[in-house]
This record gives sequence, C-alpha cells and structure tokens, in this order.
Amino acid sequence: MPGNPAGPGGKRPTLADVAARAGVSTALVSIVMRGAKGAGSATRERVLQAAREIGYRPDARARLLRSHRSQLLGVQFGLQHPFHSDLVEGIYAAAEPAGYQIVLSAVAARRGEQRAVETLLADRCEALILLGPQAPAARLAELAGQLPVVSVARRLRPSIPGLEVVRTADDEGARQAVDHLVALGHRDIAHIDGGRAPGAADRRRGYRTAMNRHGLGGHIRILAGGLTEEDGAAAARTLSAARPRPTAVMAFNDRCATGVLDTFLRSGVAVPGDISVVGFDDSHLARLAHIDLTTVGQDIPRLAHLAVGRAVARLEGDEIPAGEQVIAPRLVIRGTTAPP
Amino acid sequence: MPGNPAGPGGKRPTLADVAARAGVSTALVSIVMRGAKGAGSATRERVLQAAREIGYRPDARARLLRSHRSQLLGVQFGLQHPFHSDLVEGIYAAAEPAGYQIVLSAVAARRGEQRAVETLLADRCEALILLGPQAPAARLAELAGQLPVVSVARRLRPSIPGLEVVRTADDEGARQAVDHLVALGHRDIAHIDGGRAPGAADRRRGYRTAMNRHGLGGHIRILAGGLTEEDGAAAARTLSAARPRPTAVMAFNDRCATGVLDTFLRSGVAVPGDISVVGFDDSHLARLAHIDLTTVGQDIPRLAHLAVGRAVARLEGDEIPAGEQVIAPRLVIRGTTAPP
DNA sequence: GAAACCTGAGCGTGATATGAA
DNA sequence: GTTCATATCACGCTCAGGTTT
Repeated sequence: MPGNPAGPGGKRPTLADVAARAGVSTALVSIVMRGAKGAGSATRERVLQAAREIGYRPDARARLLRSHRSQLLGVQFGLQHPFHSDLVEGIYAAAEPAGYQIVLSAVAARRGEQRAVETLLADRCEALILLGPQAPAARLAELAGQLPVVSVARRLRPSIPGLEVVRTADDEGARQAVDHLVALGHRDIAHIDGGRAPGAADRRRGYRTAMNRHGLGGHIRILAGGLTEEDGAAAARTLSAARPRPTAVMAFNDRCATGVLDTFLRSGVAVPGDISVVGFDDSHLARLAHIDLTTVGQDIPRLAHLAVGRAVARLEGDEIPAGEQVIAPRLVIRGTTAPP
Repeated sequence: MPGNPAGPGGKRPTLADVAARAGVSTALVSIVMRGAKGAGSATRERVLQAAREIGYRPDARARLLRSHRSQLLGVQFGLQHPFHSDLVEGIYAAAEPAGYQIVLSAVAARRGEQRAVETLLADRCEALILLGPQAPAARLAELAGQLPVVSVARRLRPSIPGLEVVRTADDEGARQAVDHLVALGHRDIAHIDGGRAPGAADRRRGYRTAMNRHGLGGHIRILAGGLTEEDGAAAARTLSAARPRPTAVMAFNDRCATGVLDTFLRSGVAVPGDISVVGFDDSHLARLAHIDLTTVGQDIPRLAHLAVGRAVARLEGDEIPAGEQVIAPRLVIRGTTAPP
C-alpha cells in the first residue's frame, strides 16, 4: 500500500528520502530512477522498492532545472477547433517517440495568443509549435529570433529566419475542389471564404485561379464567411435567396460547411440534389456517416509529424533543407457532391 | 530592439545577467520581477530596463522549485469533447483571478488517463481537476490520498477522503426533459443512453423514474448510444425503422443529439414535426442557430468556477462543507421540441 | 524605525570527479 | 581496467536574515 506522500501538510518525497530508506546516496537513486548505468542490479531493485514504498515521483521541474535541455515542445492551439484537437493528438503521438514532452497552452475567448505564448516561454520550452497562429508576422519573426518556431497551417514568408512553416497547399486544395465540381458539370460555383483566418487567402486565390482557368471567371462569387458553423449558416441563408442560385458551394472549412448543410436542409434545398457542397480539412466532423461531406483533406497526422520533426531537427542541429514544408491536399469525395 | 537571448547555442538570460547589467544583486532583481516591495522606484526602473534590454524572462520552473507553493492546478480533459473545451475555458477564467495557473494534460486515443495524470503529478501540480474521469473509483481514491482531487461531471461516492465532486444533477436533468416532453403531450418517449460514460447511469435512472411517475412505464425504451454523433446516428436509424416510432427522443448529450437530428433529416423524419429531440449539456453545438437544439443545460461556467473553488479551498485549508457539489440543470427550450 | 539593498542558503535534481572493491 | 557507489557542485530562483542609510 502506497503511503500518503503529499497529504495535507506533508511534503512530497524526494531523492533524499528514497536514498535514506534504501541506505544509499541520492546520486545513486538518481541513476536508478533514470535507468542510467552505474548501479548494481541488487541495489537497483532495493532502490526501486524503496521508491515505491514511499510513493516517490521524480520532480520534472527540478530535473529540467538541472539538465540544460528541457526536451519540451510548447504547443499553442485553439480550444474550440476540432482541427486543432486532431493536430494535437498527432503531435503527442509524434513527440513521445522522439523523446520530447508536450506542453499545451490554449487560446480561448478570454485568453489570447500573447498570453498563451508567454506561459510556454516561461515553462522553458525549447521550441514552439503554433497551430494556425493569427499573430502578426512581425511578432512571429521576433519569437523565431529567440527559439525555433514552427507555424502549422498558416502561410508565411519562408525567409523569416528561425521560422519553420508546415502547411497544406491550400490553393491546390481549392483547385481540386473546383476541378471536381466542374468535372461533375457545375459552372456556377460559389466560395464561402474564411476572411482573415490562416489559409483563407490561399484558398480564395486557388478558387479564383481555378475558375478562371476553366473559363468561369464570370461565375466567380465569393461570400464573406469564417471558421464556424454560424458563419457558414449565415452565408448559406444569403445563397438560398440568391437568383440565380449557384449549383455548388465550396466552404472555407468543414465547420463552415456543416453550417451550410444544415441551413440548406432546413430551408428545403436538397444536397446534393439542388446544390453540391464541399468542405475543407477532413476533420472528424466530415467523416461522420451522417454528415458524409465531400471535402479537401488535410493530412493531419503528416502535418503533426512534420511539425514535430522540424522542431526536433532544429533543436538537434540537423541540417534541414528549406524553411517551408507544403503538404499536398487530397480531395475526399463523399455524398455532398453530384452533377447539377 | 530586444536581443537574441536564446539563439542557437546562446544561453537564456537569468536573474544574474540582469543583476550584472543593472549593477544590483540577484535578490533585488527577483524582488523587482515579482513586483514585491523592497526596491526603490529608480532602481526598479533601472532593473526593468536592463531586463528588457537583454530579453529576460523569469523561469517558471526554477521559481516553482524554490517556492514551496507551486500555485499550479492540473487539468485533465478529453481533446475531442466540446463540453470539456468549454469547461477548460471556464477553468482558465476562474483560476487566474484566484492566483493559480493551469497545466493542461489531454486524454486522446493513444494517451490514456493514466499517462495524463502522471505528467500532471510530475509537473508538481498542487491539485488535480479531472473532467469526466473514467478511471476506476479506487484509482481516484488513491490519487485523492496524495493531493486534492476534484472530479467534474462524474458521480462518485462523496465519502472518499480527499476527493471533491462537482457535477450536475443528471437525474434531475433527465426528469426536466421528460416533464417538458410530457407537458407537450408526448407519451412514447425514448432515451438514447451514454453507456458507461460519466453521468449516463444517472440520466438513465432519471429518465426511468420520470417516466414511471407519469405512468408511462410501459413506454420506457432505452437504446444503446454513446458520446458521439455516430452513436446518436446509429440509434436514430434504429428508431426510424421502429414501429410504433416514439414521438420524442432524449439523447445522452448534444453530440449524440446532433447525430440523431441529421439522421432524421436525411431520412425524411421531420423534427420537431414528426419527432421531438432533446439533448444534454447546452454546449456550443446546441446554441448554434442552425441546430437550435432543445437541451438540458449544464451550467458550465458555474461548474468550472466551483471546481477551481474547491481545489483552491482545499489548498488554502479553508473549511469546506461536504465533498460534493451538485448543480441544478436548467432545461433550455429551443426549436427541436413541439407537441406530437 | 523604516526603507533600500545585499549575503547566503537551499529547493530537488543531474553531471563530474573521485574513490573503493 | 571495470564496476559500483559517493561527495560535491551547479541549475535559476526565492526567502530569511543581515547591513547600511
């Protein structure tokens, strides 16, 4: 039965406590706890036993203080974005095998990016992984001057020293969506954009370019949207009333697209019968059987893996090629698109 | 222009560096950085200036190591649960005014609660706030023997020493939902449950009790469900085919309910025309205009506030009444319920 | 006596140097 | 020479206690 090491008033056990109980020096206990070599197997067992008995746990902070390396990657993410949740999951999975720990810092309504980053820096993270950062490029550049910074899912000038960029080719994704719709026979294709959100500009541009290349420049129609279901719903209400109504819509992301879907369903506009809808991200949402959304897939595990990889490479001083990694998107055709 | 304090190879500046530059002792710099009293205003300004010049940041870990208090609350949450995201947001908001910092640790597909808690303990958190923990009660009891533990949204024996419970009266919530539906004229009311999820047993029981009290014991119908949209969609497919089909459904939570909604919409079952649907949580999801879900609201800010309050009270040695705080739910009537 | 400042110790570790078998 | 174990210091910071105005 384990003791009550840090009960009310009680101190939590330290190396010294274990050492005293096992009758050895603290240094030896340290060796045993780290699994380092330099301890006999009998002693090792005795020390482990003592540690177990008094409920000893290594103090991560003291450990970090002592070792020059902290092996800590700071991750800034948006609490309300499923896309970020998926990325975080992938980052955990990629970091642990590489021998790094993750420190999370959330961005929320009353907690801005500035605050989120400050706590990560105070926690002695060695590198920062920022998911869809909205901070000005100048601020990111300043940060990148202090430690390796990886920006995920936002395009930035790759020339900023110290700043790594991992992102999906958003313009290419938009192109794939348009190509797919055109191949189905659509001509009047609208785009609900993401405003100033990361990636929005590229998707908008990709849409424009693709439309023009198909000779559909005259049908370009861009509606103000955003990242949320509500943004999509609002734009869809506008579209429902429009005459002529487009026969297809490409939404900024999956959340936006589901807002569009539900609004159409409620107002009696059939999807994909009357109108086709395409999302972006291929997050959990889109894959759900009852949503069944055709969407431009971002390779989330790959993005996560690369983000960790770049951070680690920078920390270990490996030679890495460029400051930017652009991942190809892949259109996932499901049930919300059909010929007009 | 700030320097490059921790560039590749460069050490990060410390108190000593600031002290040297300002021509004072490290202790005085410490005083200034903490905003404690004991420094003249001229010196104070000089020190701050020096710190700014070399880009100094306090090292949170060293600080924690030295001070006996860490002022850290560890929060375990599920990455994929919007309900948890909302709670975390509330916890951030409640903790900072109380002078405490938050450390997040996520539970994900490949990262269990065990791992999540271990990192929180290693980080020297003074108390743990666990959102919807699924761990066995015995494990929680063991933890609670080591430090104050607050379990949010899960019912547990309040007699476990050291364990605080903050939860919604789930049975009462289920009762409110049933009462509302009965008042509308429904009699054939089904429940899609949450299986072994926290709160599911109470909601199931509340549903049963309320149905019996209305003399509708013969109409009790419980379908296996779960926490996700897919669980709801699967159950809804079963319901669509059922004869007689119930005229109302109470889902385990909002995610589950949206799965139900979409399935019904797709299969031509009108909501609330043909069937009424009630969710649980009143998370972001339900409030969206295009979902407009009638749901049993959990008072998320209140739950968050109380959770932090209990943890802090325990840490500061305040006398607190019982080991359990049960918050009343409040039915939020929106557009998915109507007379049969 | 108070305000402004400094000295020295120590928080719990990990690394190095050193010694004993 | 190798294996096992220890003593000692440093990490960056805070705090108790001292000294000087």
